[in-house]
This record gives sequence, structure tokens and C-alpha cells, in this order.
Amino acid sequence: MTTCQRRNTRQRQVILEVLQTVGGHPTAGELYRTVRQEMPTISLGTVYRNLEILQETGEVVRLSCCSGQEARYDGLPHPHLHFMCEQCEAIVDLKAVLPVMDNMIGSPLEGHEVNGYHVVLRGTCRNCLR
Amino acid sequence: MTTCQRRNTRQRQVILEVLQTVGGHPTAGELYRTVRQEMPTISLGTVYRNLEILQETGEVVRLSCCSGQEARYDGLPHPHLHFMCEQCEAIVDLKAVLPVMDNMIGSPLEGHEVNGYHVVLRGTCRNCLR
DNA sequence: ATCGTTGCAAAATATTTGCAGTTGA
DNA sequence: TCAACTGCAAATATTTTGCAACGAT
Repeated sequence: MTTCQRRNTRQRQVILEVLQTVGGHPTAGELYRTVRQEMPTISLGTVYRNLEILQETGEVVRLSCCSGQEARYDGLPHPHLHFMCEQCEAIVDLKAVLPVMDNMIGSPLEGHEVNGYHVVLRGTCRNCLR
Repeated sequence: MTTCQRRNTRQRQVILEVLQTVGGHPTAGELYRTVRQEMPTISLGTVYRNLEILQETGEVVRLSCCSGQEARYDGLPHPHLHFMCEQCEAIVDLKAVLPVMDNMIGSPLEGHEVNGYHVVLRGTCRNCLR
């Protein structure tokens, strides 16, 4: 929980690698099933524990925005905007950038110190529009 | 689930009223406990069912990216920005507005139709800074 | 009277945790 | 070596659901 000397375990490597590779925003369970193809003995508990750690180190972002009850994870190379479709519930990565938001980082806002941000746009996605 | 003729039940009224009154961003369980003070026989299932309905009608927003695993709800009078403290995990409503975001509503973005947005800034809150 | 809603309780889901054995540094 | 980590399984926590009774329109 508190910061300690992390060990670079194979499990942690594979989890992060898969998350960065598969794209999309898998739930812990989905990730578990995918990782198992590469490492059949890994346990779900290990996946959860590592997602927690990777989140602390900032290598992974937890998106608990979704409509469902399961948290989703993003192994973002770079922070980016998300779009959530209200029809099909898909979460799409956006290319657009918001300089306004980036400028907020570092400077105080209403007394708080801003380190980062998270934006989710909602609506109807490209696919559902037709 | 699908749209139908909603009934304005006392339970639904109280849930929304409490959510708009208490401020903060309670979880379903917290809301349940509070609502019980006013309506002791209400059930947790009813709270969940109504939060779902109120979310569909747009009267309530389910917050993204809380640190914990429980979803949190906002009975927002108006959409607004949120700030999440990484130290104490508090979620604070911000006064700042982002015209840029508002302008995105209605216009297409990368092929998607934008209806709304949700912004969470992260960092260290005013209270934790001292 | 009709049918959306409720309370209750059980079921289903999702996440965390204790423990003894492993393993990376 | 030795504390961080793992797999396993059990424990918790969270959310959903079936059902018969209830109540808003």
C-alpha cells in the first residue's frame, strides 16, 4: 500500500504489456482472461493487486465512469480524452487535445493544487449514429 | 429499463431531494443510510433502482473515477467540474467553468455527437495543502 | 384497474484479503 | 537473505433481481 521497494515481477510486466497492447478499456476480469492466455497460472487477485500498484505509479488509469459496475482500466501511453457512447456504452479514445486543461496543471485552482485531469465526453458515437 | 410512464413515488422524491440537499457525493450505501432517517422502511434495492432511473432522466450523475470501488452520485443542479484530492480522496465541486467544453456540446467531434461532458481534475486539495 | 414501484431476501458480481510458499534484488 | 509478491480460496463488498404486495395515475 504505502510506497516500498517494488519488484519488477513477470506478472506485473505482462499485465501492463497486455493492457498497453490490447487497446480498449478492459475490466479487471477481461484483462485477467487475456493475460491468462500468456500466463495461465496467474490469479485474478494478482491482477487486481497489480492494477492497484500500477495505478499508484501512474502507469495505468482507472476509469470507473462507465455505466456498468466494473471499473475499467487504461494503460495510456499519454493522457488523453475519452468519449463514452450512451447507446452502445463503448469508450473511445479521442485525438483532440485541450490546451486549456493542460494549462491548469501546476497552477492552483480555487486553492487546490492541480496535478492532472480526466475528461469524459458523452453522447452518441460514430458507429451508433448511422 | 426502457422508457415508460414513470411514477412520481415518494421514495424517488426523497432520494433526489436528499441527494440535492446533503451535498458531497455519496455512494449508494451512504445515500441509503441518510434517506432511511427520513423514510425508515426504504430498501437499498429501491435506492439503487431509483439512482438508475434518475440517471437516465439526467437528474443525477454517476461520477467517474472515484478511487474507491463504490460508485458515487451527484444530484447536480447544474453540470460542473469536479476536483478529486489524491491525499484525502475528497471530491470537491468547482466553481470554474470551461466554455471550451460547453462549446463542444452539439457539434460533432471526430465523428461522434457530443451531448455532455464530465471533467475531474486531480491533485491535492486546499485542506491537504497545509 | 393497471402496471410501475416497493420491500425483502436471495443471488449474482466484483473486489479484497489471509496465508503459506515463491522469487526478485 | 528477506520482504515484496504470488496463487489459492475464502471473505467482503457491491449491485442486481425474483416475487408478491402496494400505490400512483
